[in-house]
Amino acid sequence: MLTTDIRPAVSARLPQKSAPAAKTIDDLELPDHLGRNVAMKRDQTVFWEGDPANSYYRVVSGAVRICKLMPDGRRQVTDFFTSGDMIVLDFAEKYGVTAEAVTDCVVRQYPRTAILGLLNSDPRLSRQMLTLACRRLISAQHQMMTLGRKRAEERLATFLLGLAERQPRRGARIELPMSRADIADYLGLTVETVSRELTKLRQQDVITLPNTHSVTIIDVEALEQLGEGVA
Amino acid sequence: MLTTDIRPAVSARLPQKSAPAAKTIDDLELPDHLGRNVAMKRDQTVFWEGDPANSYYRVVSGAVRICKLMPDGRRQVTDFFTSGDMIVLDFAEKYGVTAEAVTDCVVRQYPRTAILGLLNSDPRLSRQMLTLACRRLISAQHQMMTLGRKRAEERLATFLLGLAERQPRRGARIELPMSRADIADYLGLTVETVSRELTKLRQQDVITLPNTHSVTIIDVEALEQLGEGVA
DNA sequence: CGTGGACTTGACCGATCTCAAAGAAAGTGG
DNA sequence: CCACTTTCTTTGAGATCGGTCAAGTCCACG
Repeated sequence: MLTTDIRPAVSARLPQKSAPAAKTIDDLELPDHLGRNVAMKRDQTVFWEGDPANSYYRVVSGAVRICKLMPDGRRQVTDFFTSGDMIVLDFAEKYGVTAEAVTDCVVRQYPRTAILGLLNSDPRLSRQMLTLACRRLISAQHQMMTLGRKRAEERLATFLLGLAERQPRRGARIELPMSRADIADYLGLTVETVSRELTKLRQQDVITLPNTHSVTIIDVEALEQLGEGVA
Repeated sequence: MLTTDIRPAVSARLPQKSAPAAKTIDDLELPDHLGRNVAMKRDQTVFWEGDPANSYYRVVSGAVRICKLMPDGRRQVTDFFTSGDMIVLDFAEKYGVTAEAVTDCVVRQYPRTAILGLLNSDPRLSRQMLTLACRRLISAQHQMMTLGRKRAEERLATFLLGLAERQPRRGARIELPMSRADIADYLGLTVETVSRELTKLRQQDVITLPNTHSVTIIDVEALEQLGEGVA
């Protein structure tokens, strides 16, 4: 990690081998008065692909999904953001992706002009955001591997491990704020396949499904072997 | 585009609708004396995933592929870089991906310490690299859509259009420096499928294949409709 | 409670993969 | 420079994983 890296304590606690970049920039100097909180209802759109990029957002509570759409309705979810995560994706004039509320949530909205001003006045901010953007790039490469080369079962294993790594404690119940359709569109599968593979993992005693929106991991090793393709 | 954006003339020349971020940072202030040229033979590794990230690279001539590997040998090529492209992917201590020469090529190598020093001393550099990294992020989202939701034929169409956009002139012959295996690993397909789909596009008079490593696009509209999923 | 959307499960289908082999291109050594 | 070898590419036939279509089932919410 670089000297200007953020939240080193948290990062150090994460498993080393596939360290999933923390997405927050909590320590970033974004003066509080620049932003304002906006409450979003479930499925409400934060911004649309193609709209002028007038604001930048950080998730305060709840979860937000980033997605792209094809004319015929096919959807690819490219990322999920939760509390603390800054939605740093683009500094072009227009949003390149769409952001939607997965659950009722609150986002903090910063005017583009304020962020750009800050970037010019505070060199550290550019540097920190560069680090953040590069982490996202690495995590995007992971996701490309998942989408391009892993089988359905492996994609689910990878997905669940990714969620587990963001959790405070191992073995804890993982909450899935998103629907099966969201998971399917994130993993390049259908809802039916997601459902079937979760059932299969449950039957193999790798996970339990206390309810539709919770998972507990019983056999981390099994999941890791699946996720890494160690057949 | 931002005011500090680079090569506006070139960017403006590109088609607007799916403007593929230029990857070069030719105007970036990377003092020439900091780097040294290194010649690479075909398939030689520029750097390995997991190695200490001691250097950063820009492609001087030839082509470089970025890839990730799974323990059982499955490979995902996440990007191709050609002359002028800076390999900005990561500012972590270790490389998160592997870079290999697609063809015999020359890369310019910059010591990590020099780049980091420059980032601290020149705020503009961080800002420009942030813009660059964000462009790469957007292009990564495109690729995730391709890998997660497009059918084989559509992936090929998207790939060929992407190459065409980097070419100087429409209608010109496109050179494919990479093998069918590279293309397959980039698109999440097998070599056989790549070969079959290229043949199909040729039979439909959408493209011609003057030789194995060249393509000419005859019917751009057909290719665009395929690539965008306008069935 | 009752209702509608979300989730699961089953049967079948088809796009892509696997395996196999022939043909073309590129590298190698005499 | 040519003959040989090796690798890459194309094409074919059959297998398979995940998708599609179609019911059921389960909750969440009114």
